[in-house]
Amino acid sequence: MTRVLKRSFYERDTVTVARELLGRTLCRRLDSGKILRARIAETEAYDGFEDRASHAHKGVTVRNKVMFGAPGRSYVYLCYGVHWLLNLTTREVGYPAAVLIRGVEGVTGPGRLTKHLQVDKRFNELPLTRVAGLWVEEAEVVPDADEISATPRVGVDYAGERWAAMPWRFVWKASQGLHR
DNA sequence: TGCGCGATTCTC
DNA sequence: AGAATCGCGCAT
Repeated sequence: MTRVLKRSFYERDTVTVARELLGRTLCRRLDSGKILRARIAETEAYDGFEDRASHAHKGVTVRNKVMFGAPGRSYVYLCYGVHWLLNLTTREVGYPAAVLIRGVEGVTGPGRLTKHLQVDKRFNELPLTRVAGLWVEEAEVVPDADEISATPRVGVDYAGERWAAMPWRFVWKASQGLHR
């Protein structure tokens, strides 16, 4: 039987969680009852107070407060006034961190992904459970280390040399269907 | 109360 | 290369 990743999975080192989410299945139950499932193929870690690429680096705000809260919740925000971006919170309460889901099998791009799964601000701050309609399931097979590539994060040049260069983007190379 | 800007994507 | 499009964050 499928197993839903629980809070303890997320209440760990953010970079580790970002890497280990690859291959796991992102699930969304629509209002119609239909369930969409897609294996996670691309993630990025945003971790702590010092990470200048993270929304949290200047402290708590209305937008980013979810990052400071409980692990295993969704952090959804509007990017460029156009796209909803989905993050999963990590680490203990009080420590700001989250993993951005950048792509799943068949759907590349954080904005395209939320459109496909019909995720928007209604999901902000919800726990990742079946009841909430958005959750992640354990994988039968997870990628081997040599199937994962780590690169700098996308679109964070504003963060300065050190943080922009941090290899916190993870891509599952073996995943098929990373297409537009 | 106002203003500038993005963890993007699509079209030209 | 440029537009779309708007909530947020910070200054005023």
